[in-house]
Amino acid sequence: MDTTHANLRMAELLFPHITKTPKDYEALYPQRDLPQGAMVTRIAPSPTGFMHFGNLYGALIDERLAHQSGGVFYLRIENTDAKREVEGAVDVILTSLNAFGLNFDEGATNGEDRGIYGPYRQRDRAELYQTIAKDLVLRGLAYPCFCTEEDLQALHEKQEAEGANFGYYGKWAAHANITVEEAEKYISEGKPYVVRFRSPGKEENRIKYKDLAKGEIEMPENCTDIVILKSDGIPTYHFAHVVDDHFMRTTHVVRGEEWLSTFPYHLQMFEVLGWEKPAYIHTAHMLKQDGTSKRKLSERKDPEARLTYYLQEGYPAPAVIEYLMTVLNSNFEEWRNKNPEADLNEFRFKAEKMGVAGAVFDIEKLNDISKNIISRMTGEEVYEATERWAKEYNPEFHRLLTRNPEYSKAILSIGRGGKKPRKDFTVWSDVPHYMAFFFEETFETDYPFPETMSKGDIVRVLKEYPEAYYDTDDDQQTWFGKVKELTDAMGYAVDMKAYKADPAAFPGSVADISAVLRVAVTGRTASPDTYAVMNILGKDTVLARLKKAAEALETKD
RNA sequence: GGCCCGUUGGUCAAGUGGUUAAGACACGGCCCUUUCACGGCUGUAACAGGAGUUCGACUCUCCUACGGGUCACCA
Repeated sequence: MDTTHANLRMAELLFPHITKTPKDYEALYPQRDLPQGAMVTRIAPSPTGFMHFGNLYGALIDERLAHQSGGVFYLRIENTDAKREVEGAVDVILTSLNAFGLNFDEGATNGEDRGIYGPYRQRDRAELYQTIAKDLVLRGLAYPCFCTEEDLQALHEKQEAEGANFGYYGKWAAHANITVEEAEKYISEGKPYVVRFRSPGKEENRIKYKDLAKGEIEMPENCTDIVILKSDGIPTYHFAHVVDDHFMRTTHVVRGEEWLSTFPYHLQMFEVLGWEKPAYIHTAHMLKQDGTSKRKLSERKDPEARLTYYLQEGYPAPAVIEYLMTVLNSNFEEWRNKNPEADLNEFRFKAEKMGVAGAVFDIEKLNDISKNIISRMTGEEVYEATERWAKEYNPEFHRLLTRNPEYSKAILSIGRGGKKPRKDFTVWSDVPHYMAFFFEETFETDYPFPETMSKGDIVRVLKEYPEAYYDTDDDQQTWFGKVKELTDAMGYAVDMKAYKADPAAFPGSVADISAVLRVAVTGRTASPDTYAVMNILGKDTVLARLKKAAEALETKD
């Protein structure tokens, strides 16, 4: 019997239900009709129920590459491992990426898939993978392997004892030359089996490939017969990747550098299948400073590893994206400094500009970026964003915030819009505390008045100010002028320079008098401009608070 | 252990054989200032180690150390 005939029998034995050929799929999934240079990228997460920061990192690269080249960015769900799949996980993927403004042109959705290269969930593509696997068997490039877990374990131990490289290859590949008769017998006995790729490679050969981020990479050629179809007929990642990215016509594969070590499998399969290889971009991992050492961001240990963290804290999505851009493309920051107002998408992202080493996640930097982004927003925009955040993550505050939107907007507009805007907020969850004293429910009355002032003087300020000086018609300058008048009347220093030069000559200064008013009205020593606060609070509230503070002080001890 | 990737200040990083080795964040100081938040000026601080190649190495080569990844019918 010639080998071709044996292959044919083996293929029919393994895949009696497969009637299509690779050609049918080539026709089903046509080459994409895209302009020159357009990139087709994808994000291909596993539906495990949460999104890692690294997912966003990769997704951003994919999205930028595709969209700035006029290409296609699609979503493929890698659910080949049924054990790890979590219900509702696709929703999590969709909403997370949507929250960060990354939009797909094609792929899996909540409902029907979008696009003609689907289905976009790998488990639904079983027939395709099996068709390609059958073709490989036909060509003698794949074979069934009936080794059990124990067999493989034993193999591993033997290899360890002999100091051989681990893996299913060469003389270790027990079933590499299995006959159709043997396979038939095992199958009739109901033995489970996998399908292995018959690697044509030699260990001593070296292969080279140019990674767009890492540059030239040199590695030994693959010689192991890796599993391409698991016993349930579903492919392993390696096979699914090659088949899908070929038929979905992906031009650029962006993935973490953990794939570098299995990269030779993929290259070899593209080679053997006669398919054009995509370009690859292997990205370094984000690290976390842990004491004196660095390690991968960990879902378990690091809250910031999960994408939901940023949503909960209330980072504006563009802040996270811009932070990632500064890590990804070293020239981004420079560009941003020159073009502070420009749309992020005007920046030309280049894979070649990516760093090769893993970057330590720097939340301080993220915070700085976030703070600056928020500082450029109007009060109205801050209100809208805070409202959206609070609705989801702080319902109690949401009620206060939205009780009187105009009032809230006025508060959030303090010190905004000028050349040197206030930078009070890093995240939306900073807003509730900032605004707290504007609501009676959260106004605190501990009254940290200046300790250097006598109770009598403090009470005098609280009583005389509303009686003789407070006028809601005053502008900022007049308002402060009156505070100075009161200061002077009390014998306190009006001129701060004079006071600093000789503090002992005065009981206190205008700073103290201002502090009394501030503490009475806001309940704190630190707040935005007291004049602006009083204006927003309104006359009645201001008077009531001054009175309340005086009473509190008088009844104390 | 094998294979692979990496290593410039505390952090992110520019740099591609000749530089006073940028810039940003963080930190310190000064100034501004009625608090805070800003803003301005300014300071500390780096090429992992060794051997080569070269007139000259942060840049090229090799070795060592350290860090990371991977060696599954997980992705």
